[in-house]
Amino acid sequence: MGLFCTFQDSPIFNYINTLSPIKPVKGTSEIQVFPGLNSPPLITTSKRIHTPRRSIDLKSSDCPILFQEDNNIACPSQENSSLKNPEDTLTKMTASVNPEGSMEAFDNEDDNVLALPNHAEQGQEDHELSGPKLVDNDGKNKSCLQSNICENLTSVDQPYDQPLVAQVAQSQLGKRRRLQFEAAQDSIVESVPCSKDPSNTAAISEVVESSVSQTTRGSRVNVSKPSGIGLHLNSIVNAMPLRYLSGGVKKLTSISSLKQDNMQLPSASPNSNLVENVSAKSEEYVHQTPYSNAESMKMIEYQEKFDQRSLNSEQVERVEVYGRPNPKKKRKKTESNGDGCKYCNCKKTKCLKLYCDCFAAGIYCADSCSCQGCFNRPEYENTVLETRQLIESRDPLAFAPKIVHGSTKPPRSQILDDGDQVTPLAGRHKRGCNCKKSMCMKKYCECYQANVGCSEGCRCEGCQNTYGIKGVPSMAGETGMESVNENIGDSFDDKNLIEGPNRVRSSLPEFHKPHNLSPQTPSFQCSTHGNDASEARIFPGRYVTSPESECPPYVTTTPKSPNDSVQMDEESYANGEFMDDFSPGEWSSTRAPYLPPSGMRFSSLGFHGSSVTPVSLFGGAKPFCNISDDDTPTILRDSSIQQHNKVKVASSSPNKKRVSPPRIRLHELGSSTLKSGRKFILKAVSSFPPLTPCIDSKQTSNHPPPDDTL
DNA sequence: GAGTTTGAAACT
DNA sequence: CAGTTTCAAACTC
Repeated sequence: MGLFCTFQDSPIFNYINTLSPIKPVKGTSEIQVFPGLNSPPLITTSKRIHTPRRSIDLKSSDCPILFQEDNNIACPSQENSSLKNPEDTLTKMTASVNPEGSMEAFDNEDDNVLALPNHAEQGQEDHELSGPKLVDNDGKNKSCLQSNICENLTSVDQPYDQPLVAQVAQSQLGKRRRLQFEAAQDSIVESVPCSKDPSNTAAISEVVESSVSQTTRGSRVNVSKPSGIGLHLNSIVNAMPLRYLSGGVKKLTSISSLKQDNMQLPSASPNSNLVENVSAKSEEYVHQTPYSNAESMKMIEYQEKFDQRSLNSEQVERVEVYGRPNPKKKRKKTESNGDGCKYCNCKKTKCLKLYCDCFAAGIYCADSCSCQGCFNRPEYENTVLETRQLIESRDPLAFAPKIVHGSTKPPRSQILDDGDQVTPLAGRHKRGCNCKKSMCMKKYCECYQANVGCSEGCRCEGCQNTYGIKGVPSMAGETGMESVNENIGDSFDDKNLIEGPNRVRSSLPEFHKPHNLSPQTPSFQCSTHGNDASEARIFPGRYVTSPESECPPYVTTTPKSPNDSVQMDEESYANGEFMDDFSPGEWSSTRAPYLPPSGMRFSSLGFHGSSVTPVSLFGGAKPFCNISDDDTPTILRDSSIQQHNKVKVASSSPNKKRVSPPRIRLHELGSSTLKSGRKFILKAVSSFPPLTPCIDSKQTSNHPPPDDTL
């Protein structure tokens, strides 16, 4: 770790980065997974720190920290106040300490004074130094933590400025994001009392109950928050869990945001009542949030609605200013951006339904998402998992990639109307589209969007899919799964799949973006999985095929009953017959984080050699992938058997096409390298999209409980 | 940026 | 399973 830290953060390393065509492997720290129920709690005992630049005073409830445009931190009360208990804080820190006390370690033993930067301001964060998110729940990202620490150490003398090294790194790497924010977030998670900490919870509950009761009476409630400024109303409209607001916790928002909206600090706002009210409301989430079950979430929702009614539109509007960026203003194209990530803009679903691309892709929403009331965040891990369970209980393949691998033969390119030459991806939509008006020629059509032709399974009308019309041999030379099946067996052996669709030009925008291309040094990136994926990005798109799709993000679920049909489907899925949700080249960095570092393999996925696997977590009554003590997924060991059995079963897709497992022996994948030299560790283990953030998970919780916990 | 269209997802 | 509603992305102006 120390070596990593030293090397990774050293100026030399950064300099090398500028010289090397090899993209630095993204750290795992930025990845946030949905740990299995059995996985180590997101809340870890490891102490997190964050840089001074983004210092967040968890102790001082009187110190709302506001981020200014120059990345400095304004802490009105910090100037003349000290930490409540600096010694205590310092003793718990694992690394550098800002001499001025502006940097602190998070302490889950401490009170719930939490402060969060407004993570929603993507624009702001672009020029923030940020780095690997310290997410891991098993310590796999400690290297990132160390990196962070090292970074911090370099900036001791400039607590409010970006560390020199970091600045260099930023300029060179460009995309390091929110190291501090993420650290803070994680720390918050750590700090937030939860059901796992009955004492804390009880204490908080007491406050909460009091607050709520007062609130419901319509009276103002002072929920032990600082009277000062900086209390952000992020949670007001979105009813963010108050754990981030209570007790002086302030969700930070950018000054720029305030300026932009000509807003005053809440404390100065005539709506202080609102602030308090909201705070009180939010407080009730302190002990419920991510750890609450669907029922409690309903209750929260109820309360939220109740409170919401007390806010007039003006207030709400005002509140929104303080909260997450106005989606109308900040809405980003859902299509992947330069980061290869999608952004969702969910407003009503809390990002807990398949409507949400992020959720559907199995990733946490990113800060850059413009969603409202998002629950698809690490803080709500349990909620997310429960939701997934519910959805998967209805459709075990709900989270399976929508595009099924097709031919391994390079499809024929085609010249589009605009003169662009595109090559359709080999495969078909799992369920097929149902287009009526778009003639499958617009991105409304999932097939078209996925760059695949329509298949017999589609129920589209007037199909004119550029990549293949239903019932007509596609450009890829095949239409249905029958033809696909003929090639599936070759999938793993086919270099095309291994090397990725880069071999052919895809019309998908992501494919044209260098960052989405397969890394030049896939083996390097793959081999570093779990070690340095701090900047990992997940391409949440559900349609993009990926050569690395054989490396499923996490273990798939299984049907509640040993339904052969589904089982087989999942097997196929796990075997890589499905295209995954990630863009080519992304997995090495984005998947890697899901591949626990050696020695901790599966830990991040909640395997831990336990009988309880993420599979069961996700609703599967019958674990699809049992992890034995040797950390070898059952699927890997049984794969050969499966290969031989090659049972033909109907897919759950409307196509009812039969899917045969690939010939390749999965254990070969799971243990070593393939032709390409890549490590394919665990590639066949999980079938479902990783529950990781596209970029960084959203920072603070700012959201009401999911409407319908599905 | 606002409004409309579209089709998947969710619901009944 | 079909019809309807809801939703968010895609699209248009």
